[in-house]
Amino acid sequence: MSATPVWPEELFTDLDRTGPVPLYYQVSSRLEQAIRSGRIPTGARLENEISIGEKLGLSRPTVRRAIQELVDKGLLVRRRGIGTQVVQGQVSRPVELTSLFEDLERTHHEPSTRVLSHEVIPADETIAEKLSVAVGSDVLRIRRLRGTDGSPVAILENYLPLEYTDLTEEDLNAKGLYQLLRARGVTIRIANQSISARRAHADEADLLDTARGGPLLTMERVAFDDSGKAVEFGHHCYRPDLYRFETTLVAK
Amino acid sequence: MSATPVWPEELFTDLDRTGPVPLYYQVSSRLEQAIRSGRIPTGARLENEISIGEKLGLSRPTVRRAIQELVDKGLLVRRRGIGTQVVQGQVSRPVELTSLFEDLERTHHEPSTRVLSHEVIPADETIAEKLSVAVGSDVLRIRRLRGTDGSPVAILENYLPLEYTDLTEEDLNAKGLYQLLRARGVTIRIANQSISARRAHADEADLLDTARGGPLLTMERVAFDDSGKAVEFGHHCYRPDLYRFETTLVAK
DNA sequence: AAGTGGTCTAGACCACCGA
DNA sequence: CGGTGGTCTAGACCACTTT
Repeated sequence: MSATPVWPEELFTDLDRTGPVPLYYQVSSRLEQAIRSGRIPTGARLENEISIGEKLGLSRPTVRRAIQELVDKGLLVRRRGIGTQVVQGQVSRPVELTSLFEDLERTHHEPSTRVLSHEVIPADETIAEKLSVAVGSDVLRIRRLRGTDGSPVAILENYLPLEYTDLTEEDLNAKGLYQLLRARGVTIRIANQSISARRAHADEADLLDTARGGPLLTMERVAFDDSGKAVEFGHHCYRPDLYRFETTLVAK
Repeated sequence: MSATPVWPEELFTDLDRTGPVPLYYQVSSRLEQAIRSGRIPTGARLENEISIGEKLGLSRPTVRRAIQELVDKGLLVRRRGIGTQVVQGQVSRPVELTSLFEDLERTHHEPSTRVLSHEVIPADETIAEKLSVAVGSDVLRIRRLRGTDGSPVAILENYLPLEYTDLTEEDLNAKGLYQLLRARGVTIRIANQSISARRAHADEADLLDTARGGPLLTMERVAFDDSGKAVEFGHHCYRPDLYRFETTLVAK
C-alpha cells in the first residue's frame, strides 16, 4: 500500500525529560500539531513503534501511549500487521467538557452574558434527584442569556447545591460557570448530557430573538466533581441556527 | 474519608489466561458489571492497584489498564494520593459508534424500516467533498423511514460511494446499514457527527406523523473505515419527542 | 512518614498481515 | 516468512495527599 513510512524526527529534538510534562504527552501533542497543520499528510503511514522509540530514546510503551492518545482522538488508525496511518478526511473537534462560554472564546467569538435571575429556591423532586440532595433543600438557581457577536445564542438554566450559593451575579456576568468553579478548586470530571429539541416557549423566543414556536436545540446536563459529587444540573436551550454539537466518535 | 477499601475478589477467580480475551478486558468488564449492578456501591473506594494485582496474580500495568477502561467510561474516578472511587450518580450510556437500528434493538424496542428511495445519482459538491470523491461521480443515495413500536422516529438519508451500490432494498429493510457493512467486512472506525435542530419540512412532517413546521432533531455524520476512507455520509432527522442523544463526558 | 496513583523502562510472547 | 501492532511482566522513581 503506502510505500515509505514517515517520521519527522526533527520535531522531537528537544524533549524535556526533567520538567513536569509527561514524555508521552510531549510526543503526542507535537505529533497532533504536525498532523493538523498538514506537516504530516492525510493517509501517511507512520514508522513502527519500536523504531520511533529508538530514534527518540524512549521505550515502546511510552511511544505507544503517545500514539494511543491520537488514536482515541480519531487522528490516527492502527491496524495489526499493517501499521499506523493518519486518518483521511477532516477531523472535527470532539465535544469537550467545557462550558459554552469557553467554546465561544475558543472559536474567537466574543461571548456576552446577561444574568436573568439569581435566587435561592427549595429543590423540587427533579432537581433534588439530579443533585442528590433532599427535596426542599436550598439550591441556587441561575438563569443566563448567552450571546455572541451581538446575537443571543442560548438560555442557560442551572441549579447548584447550597455550598455554591455565594456565587454572585457580578461573577457570572464576567466569567463562565465552569471557570468560576475551577477558581474555587472544583474540577468538573464527569458529565451526563442529553441532547434533543423542542419548540420555543414565548418568553424563550423573545429572549433569543427567534420565532415563537420555532425549533430549539436543548441540552440537559448533570456534572460531577473529582469525588463524584453532583456539582451542577443544567437545562439549556440553543438557537439551532447559531449553535450545534460536534463530536468525533472512535470505535474501540 | 471512606474507611475500608473494597475488592470482591470472588468475581475474578476464573480468569482465562489461555483464551483470546485479554486479561485487562476480563477484569474491567466484570468490574463494570459489579458496579452497574450495585454489587459495588456508589462512592466505594477500591483497593490500590498493587494489592489488586497481587490478589489476581496480575502485574500492575494490567490492573491499571483494566481500571483505566472504566475511568474512561466515567464509572470510576482516580485521584493521586487518594485512591480509586466508584462515581456517585447514575451513569448514562455514552454515544457509541452504532446505528440507530442497533440503538433501538439494544433498548428492547422493535425497529422497523421502510426504504423510501434507493437510487444511484451523481454526487453534488457537498456529497463529493464529504465522501472525498469527484463531483459528478456515481454514489448510492438511500432514504429510509425508521420507526419503533409502530411510531415513525426518524428519516435517514445516506450517501455511499460507488463500491456499495449493490446494497439492495431488501437488505436495507431487514438490517441496519452498519450491520450490512460489517457483514461485508467493512468496519466503521471513526465518525464525525454534528447535532442540531430545525423545522420539519412538509414531507418530513407527514412521514414522521408530526406537525408541519415543528421541531426536528438533526444529525449529520461522515463515517470512515479502518483505513480512513470515507464510507458513508448521512443526514438524519429525528422526532425529538421520541429520540435524544445521550453522552457521558469524562475530563482528562 | 506512609500510602496512593502517574510515569517510565526493557524486555517478552503472541496474533495478524502481506509478500 | 518478516514486520506490524496487541498484550503482559516486574520492576523503578516520582508527585501528591493524608496522618
